[in-house]
Amino acid sequence: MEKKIRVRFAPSPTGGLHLGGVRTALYNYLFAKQHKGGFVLRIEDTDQSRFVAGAEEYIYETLKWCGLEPDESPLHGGPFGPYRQSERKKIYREYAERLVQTGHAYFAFDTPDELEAMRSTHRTAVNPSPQYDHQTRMHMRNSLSLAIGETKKLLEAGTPHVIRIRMPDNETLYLNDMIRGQVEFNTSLVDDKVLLKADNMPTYHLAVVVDDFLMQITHAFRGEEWLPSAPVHLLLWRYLYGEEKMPAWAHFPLILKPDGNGKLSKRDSDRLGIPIFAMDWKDPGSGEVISGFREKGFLPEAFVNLLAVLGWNDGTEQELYSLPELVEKFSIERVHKAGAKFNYEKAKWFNQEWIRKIPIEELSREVRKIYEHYSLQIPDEIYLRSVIQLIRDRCHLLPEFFLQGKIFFEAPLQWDIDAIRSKWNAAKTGFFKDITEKFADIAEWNAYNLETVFKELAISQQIKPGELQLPFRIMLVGEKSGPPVFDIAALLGKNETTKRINNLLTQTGNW
RNA sequence: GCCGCGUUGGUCAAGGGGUUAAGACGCAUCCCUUUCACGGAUGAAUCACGGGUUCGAUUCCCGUACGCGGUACCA
Repeated sequence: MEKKIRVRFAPSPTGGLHLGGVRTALYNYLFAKQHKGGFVLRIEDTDQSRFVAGAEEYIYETLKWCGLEPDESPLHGGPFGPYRQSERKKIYREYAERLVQTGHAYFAFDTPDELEAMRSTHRTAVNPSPQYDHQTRMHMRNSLSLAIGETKKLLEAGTPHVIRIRMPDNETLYLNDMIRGQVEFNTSLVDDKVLLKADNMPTYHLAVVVDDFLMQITHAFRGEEWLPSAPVHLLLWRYLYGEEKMPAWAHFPLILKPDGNGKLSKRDSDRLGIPIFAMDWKDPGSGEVISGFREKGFLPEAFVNLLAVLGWNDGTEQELYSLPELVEKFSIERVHKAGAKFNYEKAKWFNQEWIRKIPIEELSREVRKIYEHYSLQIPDEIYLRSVIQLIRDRCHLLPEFFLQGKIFFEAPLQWDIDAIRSKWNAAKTGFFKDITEKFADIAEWNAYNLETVFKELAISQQIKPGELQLPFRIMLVGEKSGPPVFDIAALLGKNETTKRINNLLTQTGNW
């Protein structure tokens, strides 16, 4: 029987989850689902001092909004729990000590000051960041440089210490990456990374390996920023469980800021006024809010879609994919190697497409929420849907349904008089007085009949119909833009249309 | 500095020894519409550079440049 595919997403709850993180979750989810495997959410709270309250729930909500609900998670449990690294603390020390016993790791007693002293004395123009490695470790205070008795004494005295991996000297390691192929590393160039911290918490390096093993993870996918530490993970697998048990790796490209270069970061959100999180994130400490796509008026379908194709495509011209379609068509081999700049204009285009694509019932639910938020009185669902149908093609973002649709629920309170004043005359006043009477006689109130009656009257009064359309629009909407004016009147109904004409007519004397 | 990963229009990108080098976003012009959008049409704009290999490189190889990432008791 084939081994069941299990993919894990392991974010750290240090505040929010930006685009790159959500995309990693998405790709993980897609791969898991297309292989009928499990999608596991594990929380990397290996550094509790950086843990931000509410961040874990936020991550879960984000996944849920995107439709990427995990099969196992800290909130819902699962057969391999606990799924929070801080709750697995006991497990790690044992593995770290096993590594010490087999000679692949060692105790290090250096204080932060001593570490800093080492770095500053070795720092040169040629080597700006000296490492704790095969060249320096024998000059430090650790179980390799100290006499056995001395180490034992320090340990028994409860001296604070960490456990570091002992990187082998000058060995070439080959890592097979599903999207990059074989990547080569020389072990001499990698430092002796801390595996277990003085507070007994593991670092990410130890935690991923141990948890991936214990949770039977078969595929380990993460951002490209992890590639340089991959040799540490590879070695840990070799020493602890055997390389043949190691999951398959893939390192996803970074999502870059829209302008300039570099990794997209929280700062870019403020600086450029664009969302970079799925949902608004309010930092409980600073109170700072980072804006999210949901609150900006994006549909989750659009958000997932735009994220999926930022770094992947299926080789066809298709750009619009639903989540089930992505599960079907996604392939990790076609994920790009190079980072992609995020483009907000294109993101909005995706949303516009999805606003046109989703069923009216779903769209109506979203729009209703917005209208209720602005206390718009919605007479009935049929009317709501008619309004949506009329304006959906012109909306990129959900809040535009309010801007463009509110006049169907509330008469305009002010009018763009400047647009019509200069060309206004008594003949036009006369026309609009007459048109209300003509409208009264229309049996079937629809855009076509309205337009016919309107134009016939205009011609009989020797006014160009075109000159009357703008004033008519101003009466109905208050401004120059919007859907075709007769469609608006048709939807508004006879009474409301007549009322709005009269509203403005009573004002013409004041111009 | 060192190590790793990258590099096709402004952006996302297809392609992968011989192509008029797709498509999308954005931009421009025109059409539709006496509004604004939507839609349609057209257009400007790309293989980082230098060497190889080859009859022929955007495509393969090697350099260089540039960018990014890493170089923490952060993830």
